[in-house]
Amino acid sequence: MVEDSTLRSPGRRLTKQRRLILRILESRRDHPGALEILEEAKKVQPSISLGTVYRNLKVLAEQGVIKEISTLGEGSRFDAQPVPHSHLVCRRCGKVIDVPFDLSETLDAEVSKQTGYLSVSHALTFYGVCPDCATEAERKRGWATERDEKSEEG
Amino acid sequence: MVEDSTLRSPGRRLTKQRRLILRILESRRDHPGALEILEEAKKVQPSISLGTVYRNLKVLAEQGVIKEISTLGEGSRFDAQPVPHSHLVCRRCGKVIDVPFDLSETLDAEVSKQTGYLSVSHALTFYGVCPDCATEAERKRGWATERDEKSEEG
DNA sequence: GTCTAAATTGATAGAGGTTCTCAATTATTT
DNA sequence: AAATAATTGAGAACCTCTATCAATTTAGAC
Repeated sequence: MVEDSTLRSPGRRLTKQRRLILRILESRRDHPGALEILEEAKKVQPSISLGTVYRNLKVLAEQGVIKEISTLGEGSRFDAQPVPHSHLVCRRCGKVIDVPFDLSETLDAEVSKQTGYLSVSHALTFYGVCPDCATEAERKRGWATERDEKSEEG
Repeated sequence: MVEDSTLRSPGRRLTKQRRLILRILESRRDHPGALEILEEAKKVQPSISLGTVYRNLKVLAEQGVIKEISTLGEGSRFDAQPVPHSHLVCRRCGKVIDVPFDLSETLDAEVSKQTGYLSVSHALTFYGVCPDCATEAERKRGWATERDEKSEEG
């Protein structure tokens, strides 16, 4: 659990909304999106708005206490787990699961040094089709192609 | 250059628009977005539409001949270079440059085996602030913070 | 504790990127 | 050449996310 002191920096004020959003994220392992976070936050503070959720996710990511995960088209998911790891995103439903493997963070400094880019971080993301989204034909073949589901409809 | 035969598969027809879009992408090393591709495509075929560009980029990515790069908020960029490598994306302007380093593709099969996900691929993406976007203060410090530019405005 | 300045909130409008719809066209199969 | 189905072009629609702004709340000074 990230301490309040970590969340307070010059020009930044720690509101109960921001702390709530972080706590929700810390308590979950399912990488929720902004809407799901909003839903859970409303159980505690019904007046909270979507804009506040987005703004705070952005601030928390800037502070480095959470990570944004790109799903390539389903809206970002977020992760507040402290142990570095990578993600496996379903190409069809956007679901995200953890992969217990990541690159050394010293690589970020190395890339920064070689390119002149500042504040370098990285994301190692795998993309695939999850068992729930794969069709029978795809499972049999062990390979997902795009239009199998269409031919199975009829 | 990817051969036409590679682009023809059951239930798929190779149009001149699709080939054009791929050729444009193959000829460039600057990771254009859909709009930039549209712009260049119009020089050859002025009637081509944005929807066609998006549809074909999606198909080509499904066929595995191009890669979609997530910029986390600036719209996807695309890459048709054959040699595996990773990307460094500027958090402020979305510009993408190559990083000549990537993971072994055997890792994809490994992840697939362990998780049951099909068609697993991966993206190793670095995020940072490019020299053009970094402020003087950030460059001096060697570290980009979020609101330095604000305090420099006045 | 009270006061002040500035960050943040909630509500909602707006922007940007991407997808959908559908009639017309075009690539492939027979 | 004809039939079949994928693809196109045009534009509306969609969805995620950001901007705006008055009202509120936090952090620091007194």
